[in-house]
Amino acid sequence: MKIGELSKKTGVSRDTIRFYESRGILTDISRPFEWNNYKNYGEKNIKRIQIVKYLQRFSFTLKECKELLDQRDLSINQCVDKEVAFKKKLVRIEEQINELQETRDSLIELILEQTKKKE
Amino acid sequence: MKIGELSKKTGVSRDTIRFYESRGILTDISRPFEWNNYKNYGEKNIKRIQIVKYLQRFSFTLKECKELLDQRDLSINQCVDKEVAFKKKLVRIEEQINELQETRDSLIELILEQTKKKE
DNA sequence: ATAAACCATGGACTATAGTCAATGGTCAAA
DNA sequence: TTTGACCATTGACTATAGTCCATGGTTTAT
Repeated sequence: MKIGELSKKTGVSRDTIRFYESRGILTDISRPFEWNNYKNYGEKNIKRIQIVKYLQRFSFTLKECKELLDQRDLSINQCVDKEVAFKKKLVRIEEQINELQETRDSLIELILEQTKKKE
Repeated sequence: MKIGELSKKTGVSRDTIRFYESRGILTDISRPFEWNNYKNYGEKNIKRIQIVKYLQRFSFTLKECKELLDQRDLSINQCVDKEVAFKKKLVRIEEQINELQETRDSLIELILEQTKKKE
């Protein structure tokens, strides 16, 4: 599959695919022809890109996506690793929520003080 | 006041002060000497930097800090402008909290499914 | 035969808030 | 006088996730 086809099948731009490639996200890429340097992207990359898009919805970074894909490739303890990663991400997100809530609360106090001053 | 003194009085590094300067955050800067090109930072900059550090606690960006400082310099409707800015920031933070909470909820569901599969 | 569409590579650019290093000049104290 | 501390400027670098451009080669359709 050439890059254009992979792009169409995943809805991800060529540039992004090349970027993912540079990040080690993709696999099974060859240059099968001697007369040009066009690459061939294996079928598996459709799934890999779909997984990335799925994980990104939960704010996984590309680096983390790569790690999960790498573990998937080894296919040992997949479930355990995935769960650990998900739970770690959950903790991080909850921390972020707490930080933002604290900021929000101080900001609300600030606004209340401001309003009082005006009276 | 030379940059080193301003740095000591605010606890902000020279580099950061120069960075703020490049962002238009500082005011009242001159080069009073003919025999060198040392700059003189006016006293007001201590306060300005303190304001920036204060606003940053509420996740105001430097650009927003500059805008608030600019309004402060004009000293017209200061209170109103400040309140508007604070309320806008509050809305943005609440949006971020909501987004993160939605992500968290989907992630929790994902983990629950994962756990079910293992059983 | 030629234009359009495709492909590869490299590098620059986006935003944020700085930090760090290199270079060259200046000032103060011993 | 010379060393260390200070000053100014410039440019590169950090992280993230791409996007866009230029250049040059290839393929496909008309």
